[in-house]
Amino acid sequence: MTQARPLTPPRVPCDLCPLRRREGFRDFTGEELSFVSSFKFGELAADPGATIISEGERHPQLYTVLAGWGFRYKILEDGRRQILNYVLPGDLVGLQGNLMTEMLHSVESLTRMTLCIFERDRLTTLFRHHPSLAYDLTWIASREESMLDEHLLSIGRRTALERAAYLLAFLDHRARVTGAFGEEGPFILPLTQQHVADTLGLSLVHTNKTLRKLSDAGVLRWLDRGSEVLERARLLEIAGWQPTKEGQRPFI
Amino acid sequence: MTQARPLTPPRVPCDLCPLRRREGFRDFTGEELSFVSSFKFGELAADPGATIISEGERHPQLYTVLAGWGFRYKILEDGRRQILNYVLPGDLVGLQGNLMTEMLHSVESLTRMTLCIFERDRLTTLFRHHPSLAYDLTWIASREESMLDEHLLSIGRRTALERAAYLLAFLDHRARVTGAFGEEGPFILPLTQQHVADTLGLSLVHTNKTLRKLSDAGVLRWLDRGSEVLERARLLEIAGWQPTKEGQRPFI
DNA sequence: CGCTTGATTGATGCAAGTCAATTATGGTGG
DNA sequence: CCACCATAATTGACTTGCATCAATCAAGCG
Repeated sequence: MTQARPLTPPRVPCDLCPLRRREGFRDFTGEELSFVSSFKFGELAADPGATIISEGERHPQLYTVLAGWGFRYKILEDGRRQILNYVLPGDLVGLQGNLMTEMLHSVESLTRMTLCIFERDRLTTLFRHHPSLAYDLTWIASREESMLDEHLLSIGRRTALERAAYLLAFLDHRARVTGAFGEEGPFILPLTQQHVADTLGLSLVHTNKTLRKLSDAGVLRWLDRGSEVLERARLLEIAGWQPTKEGQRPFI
Repeated sequence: MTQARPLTPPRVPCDLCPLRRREGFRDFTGEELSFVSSFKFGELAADPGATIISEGERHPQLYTVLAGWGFRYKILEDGRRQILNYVLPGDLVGLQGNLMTEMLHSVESLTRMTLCIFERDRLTTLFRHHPSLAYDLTWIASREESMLDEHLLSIGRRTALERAAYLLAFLDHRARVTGAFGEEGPFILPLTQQHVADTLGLSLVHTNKTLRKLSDAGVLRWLDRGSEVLERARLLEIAGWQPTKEGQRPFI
């Protein structure tokens, strides 16, 4: 378990932020932009498998993912792990759980990640002087909630096959709309089967057999440490799920 | 499935709000109080089993629970139901899911409930002129997230017995700190076993057998449509969970 | 007093867990 | 360039937790 390390100085100014270019993210006003620039504290780079946040610790910082994939998780005392959700570019990390106390979950990177660092202390200023950004923060928290709702429904009430189909469809969809795959692909979800198992609440062996069924049906292809969705429509049908189409979304 | 009905005129002014008296909830400044009073649109009363919010519909209102118990849920096309979380006095209903579009989940009452109605449109004003309340909103959303995180961990990785113990300990704890039991009790969680089953992602029969084990062990007592926790400590031990103690919490 | 809703219990079957190997695959140091 | 290793994926055999089916029991109620 590597540690994440701060990137000094390579610091993209916010008006050149690569996320800002992407469709799907809303534009800032000049005023918002200049505040966010001052809010920005630095950048963080993380190798695959690095711990970004760990449960129980106090984190005076918040992060926005600029590039790469990661996931949030919790573990029980005996080591059973549950992956709660995945974080992709544009997502705010560290808002979940209490706003100012110890973190209630951990975050780990799946691929190489870069994150933008913000200081929690300055949230007060944000709320006081930038209502539109404050609104965005609430919006972002609310969106995370609706994803967790879906996951709960899935783990609680879907069969193993449906769950697996849902997860891959969900991630594939999120990656496409955020541009996490890059321009031209490859469109590969960077997970191991262990991650899938820990997300679905299944054992590794059973996850393997379930994914095999999906592969055999030609709906997806499983690669060394990742998977590629081949037939989006059938995956959605198996899952019994439809992504809700969002317009432009905010990010901080 | 009854419908909830608006209460005309019985309208408690916010400065006399019964929640405000309870420990555990933070005080408002005079200014906050006067804004919230103007924000308040009316009250709603719901009999047990009434639908407060239904998935897919647009709700121009938000609600704060003043009294009573309810739950949020989602259902799959074939009727499988997953209860996502419970709502108790002081909780904000309708913030979860997207802020301004159709509701992504439903809410139903367990007991008789009264709710305070707010208009969503006026959120803009709240964000613009009342940063402290805006902060509270984000705090509330963030707290809901951390509960959902716990639930996910529970459903995904705990055994049936652990899950049941966790749920009852969780609800008992929340009811105590919010004063939902009333002053003197009785300290009874107003659930049927079907609700427990739909929360834990288990079948009704297996839920019954699991609860029986807890009853036989003397940890709780199951009544006609509800349960009473007898041995809090052992329940927590079985669940492998500890409630995080909160100080005063905000509410709108 | 029959009806409905909720709780309970036993019998049986299957989905998913556990155990235990085996087979890629890629990286690394000699 | 090639043994050697670590990580990931795969597979089969066996076990078990939980689901399903099918009754029965208890309590509140018009």
